[in-house]
Amino acid sequence: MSVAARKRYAAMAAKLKDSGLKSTPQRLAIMRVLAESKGHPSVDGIYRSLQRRFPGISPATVYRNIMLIKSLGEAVEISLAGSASRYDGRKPYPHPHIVCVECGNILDPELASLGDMTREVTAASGFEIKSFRLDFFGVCPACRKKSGS
Amino acid sequence: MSVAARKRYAAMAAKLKDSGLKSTPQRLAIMRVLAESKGHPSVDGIYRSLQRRFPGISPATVYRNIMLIKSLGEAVEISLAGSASRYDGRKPYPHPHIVCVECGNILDPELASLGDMTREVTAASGFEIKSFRLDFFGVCPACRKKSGS
DNA sequence: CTAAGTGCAAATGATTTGCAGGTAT
DNA sequence: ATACCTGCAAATCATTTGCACTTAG
Repeated sequence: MSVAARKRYAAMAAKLKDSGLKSTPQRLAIMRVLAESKGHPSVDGIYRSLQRRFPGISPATVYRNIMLIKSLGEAVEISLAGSASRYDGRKPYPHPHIVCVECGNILDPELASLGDMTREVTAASGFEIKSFRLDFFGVCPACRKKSGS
Repeated sequence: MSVAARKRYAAMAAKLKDSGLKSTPQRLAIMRVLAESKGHPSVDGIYRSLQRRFPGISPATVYRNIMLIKSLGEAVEISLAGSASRYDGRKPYPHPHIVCVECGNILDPELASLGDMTREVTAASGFEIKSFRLDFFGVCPACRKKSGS
């Protein structure tokens, strides 16, 4: 586990303890997976990656805990049309994504000029903006080579 | 039906005819609903709004035709976490939305500085960007009054 | 001890699909 | 005529929930 992952995990575990809810092994393990996943795992992916250490773990437990972790503000959901949601526990705040429609990989681009946009929207609409989602869909360099896009 | 809606409907119907597929009454009626809906209807909403004129229509038919219309490039899907997708047939190209998390209303804000962002992402990632989605979530002015946000 | 959490299985809700007729071209 | 469409019902898939048992605090 990298330094950054360890730090993220510690932050999540601390937030959990502060909340007064229980620090079960399963819950902490799910946090660990979220903290160290470089990709953006799905519930099913997390579930499968935990079966080794928790042979009897159920998908429902993963779902319930993902929901909890989200509500603690320690992970964000990337909901995709037609397929299972993916989760990001490393940057638990809204940020843009680039999704490869061929292989399903998701990257986090650095993007300036985004806070401005939120302010622009608030001013134009009168909404109280709580969050946003900005996702680009396309074909990643590797897949472009394979299938000659 | 407004002038704009009539025009949109004509464009959709023309694209359909060009495709060589059949212009069934149900299909055309779904296009009409998409062309004239100021809101962003769901499949179920379209289904219910057509039951008057087509008493036996099935949700499957609406789904199949929405898929077709999307693939013709004449509507875009707004996929929401946890609830049914909504569709926009008036602006059939990617554009930002503002979703009220209280009442479910969806608005289309005018937003400058968006094409720039796509170019920035393309340059930074090497992806071939096909489309994007930019959605803001918040509470609309009306709901803010009601529930004292 | 006891509220919270877990695993399992059944329920839900959106969407998709197989099939046996209909209908636009 | 015939390939495409429709309606219906059953099937999928992701996600949620009820319940009896277990466990962290």
